[in-house]
Amino acid sequence: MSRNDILRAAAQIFQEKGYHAASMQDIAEAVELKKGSLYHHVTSKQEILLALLDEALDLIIERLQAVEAKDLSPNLKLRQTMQAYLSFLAENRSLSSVLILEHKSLKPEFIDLHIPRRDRIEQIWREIIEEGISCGEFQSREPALTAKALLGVLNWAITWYREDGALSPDEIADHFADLFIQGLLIR
Amino acid sequence: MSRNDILRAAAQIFQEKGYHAASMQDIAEAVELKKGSLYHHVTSKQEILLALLDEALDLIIERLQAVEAKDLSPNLKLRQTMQAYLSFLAENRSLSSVLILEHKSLKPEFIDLHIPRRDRIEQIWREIIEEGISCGEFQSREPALTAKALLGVLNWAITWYREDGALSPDEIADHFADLFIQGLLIR
DNA sequence: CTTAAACTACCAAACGGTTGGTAGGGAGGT
DNA sequence: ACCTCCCTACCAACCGTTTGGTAGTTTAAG
Repeated sequence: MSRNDILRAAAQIFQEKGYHAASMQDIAEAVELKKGSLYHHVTSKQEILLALLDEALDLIIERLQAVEAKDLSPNLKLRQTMQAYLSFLAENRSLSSVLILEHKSLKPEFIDLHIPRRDRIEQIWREIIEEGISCGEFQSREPALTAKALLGVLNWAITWYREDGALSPDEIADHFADLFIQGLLIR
Repeated sequence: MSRNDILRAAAQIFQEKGYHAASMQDIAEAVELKKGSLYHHVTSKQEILLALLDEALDLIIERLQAVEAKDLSPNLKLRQTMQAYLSFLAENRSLSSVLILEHKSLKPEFIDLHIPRRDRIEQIWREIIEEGISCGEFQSREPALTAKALLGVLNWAITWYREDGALSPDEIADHFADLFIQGLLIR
């Protein structure tokens, strides 16, 4: 039994029940330990949450920056970033759910450590859009708002995506990319 | 003190802390009662949640259908529906937050009462898009997915919208409508 | 013999929920 | 005017359970 096993189990339980509805007892049972034994590996429930949030942020920012660094047309870069983001959510469901839905459960004293790095994600989306604008390929009067729209569509997917659905994450991302790039209007 | 006062207070506390982190004690203090007295007006915490979800659904479906019934071009109908939805979120923040973020806390025995009516909302968006397609005004290979995209953008707004922000709900909805209808690409 | 990791047993606090009771204000009869 | 009855609204006290967390002990491997 390792600390990592506990974090993995916690992520899944936080995803299923939400942070506050999940008990240390639940987590202990999932890793086949007694509740008290958890505290040998972990100092508190809050620490588990913070560790999960940090891990999720690290992984996701790394993936986004990998795409951002490529030399692609704005159109393609946006598309590939959306694919990278969505496939991350699909491959790391529970971790992503915690990042997206449970970060509000961080106690105030930990929040300030987390929010700035969280904002970095939104910033990356904004940069991609602004790059597209300055290339003369995109139009948007409020890139910050457009970034929020992108994040909304993708983050919301965590609430409805099923592994056994008809479409793969890449196909879903492609459809969303078409939608954002071309719009609904027939041209 | 009325049952409605209790529901209003509960909605606000559920919004701030989430359902499971909120205690009946919290709610009682907000309406200046003792915890036990709440049970004179309400039978359980779950019942409060269910009542809030039902109320929110009623109000929001009513608003959406009012716009849907109008005789508008697909373009305008989509835009006005987005405005109606977003302005509802802004005018009923706590109620909307509960509807969007806390419905997972409904116990299984209540869920079946709620989910079907919840799906009605998604259906309305899909109808609007499909109407636009059959009019030859919109294009979309997966209207169901497009509906989820719309819902995602709008629902996600509940997580970042601030009353003192630079843009009004109508302006935000307008920007989102432009984005969905015209796309990012310069034409 | 040491050490990490697991266990048992426990704690104070908080939880959702229930109970029995009471203050106070009408309503209605006389 | 007075008394009785009932009802709404509220409260203090408590129930059993669960919570996050701690302390001390045993186990097992190196």
